[in-house]
Amino acid sequence: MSKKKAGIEDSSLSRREREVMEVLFRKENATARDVWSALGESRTYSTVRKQLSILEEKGHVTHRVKGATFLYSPRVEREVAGTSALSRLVDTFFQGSVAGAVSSLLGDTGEKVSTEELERISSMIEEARKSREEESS
Amino acid sequence: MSKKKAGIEDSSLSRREREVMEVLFRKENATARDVWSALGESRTYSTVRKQLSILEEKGHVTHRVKGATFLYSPRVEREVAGTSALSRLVDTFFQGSVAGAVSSLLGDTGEKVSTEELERISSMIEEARKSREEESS
DNA sequence: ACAAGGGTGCGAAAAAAATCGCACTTTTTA
DNA sequence: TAAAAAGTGCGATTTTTTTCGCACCCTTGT
Repeated sequence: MSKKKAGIEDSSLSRREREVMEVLFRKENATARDVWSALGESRTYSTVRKQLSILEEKGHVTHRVKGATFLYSPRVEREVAGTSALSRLVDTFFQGSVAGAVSSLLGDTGEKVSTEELERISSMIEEARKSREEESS
Repeated sequence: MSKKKAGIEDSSLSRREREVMEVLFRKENATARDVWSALGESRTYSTVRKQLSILEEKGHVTHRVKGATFLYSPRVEREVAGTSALSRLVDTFFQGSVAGAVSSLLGDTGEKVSTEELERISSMIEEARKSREEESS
């Protein structure tokens, strides 16, 4: 039913680790200090640093050196992780029904999306329907 | 070294707790034994039970008595929880772009959904566009 | 050159989570 | 109707997580 990709939704992450990963995915790239700020500066900067290094040890994160500081980033691309998390979520909460998920995303009257987004989505659907037809011919 | 910070509202779930909740959301309703089986019978049945009672203590779960056994279920409706999780996910991985999420859900050529689902989605979109027009007139 | 201000690594303590086992109470069932 | 099967509650222990403080190492500005 679903693929098993390592992502943020992976049940192997602890609570705090997830929080950190989330920040990393949102920013794509961040220093320990960035993450620290993003997390509202609860805990200590030191703590966040430790967390990042543990995350790296576990293989969820990498870093490159920029000047004298580490620039962390998720090991898995956001798009990939997102797709994986999304499909898992659809399975869990919408019994695998993409339509159900989309419905929730749009809101009953589509009020949850801008007109522009609505247009984009609409053309995606049309596109999909089109290739569907072609295939069956 | 330590932080007091009354952890009254600890809305985030721990790893195991999440696993249990997931099962509960998938099944809507389940006995401790059901959850235990669903989790692959790793840990002990006893452990799972403990987890359920903690989850209940924390307010994430309720139970009703059916015969002599407890029937657990999430405190929040699946639909609601799903919608909430979904929007958070969209923010994190798709920068809030619903279109981006939908795109991922459909796959590049919509190959991820059945024809039937595609139709359903299509009409939802049309419906949304329609009410959009009406409103602006 | 050399304080200052930032960074990094790491050990260890505190807190939270996860696991079990045991005692005891229903239900079942042979 | 008594043993077996299945439940429940909870104390206690083991693991993991989480949090920090410290020592030490680079840059940078003066």
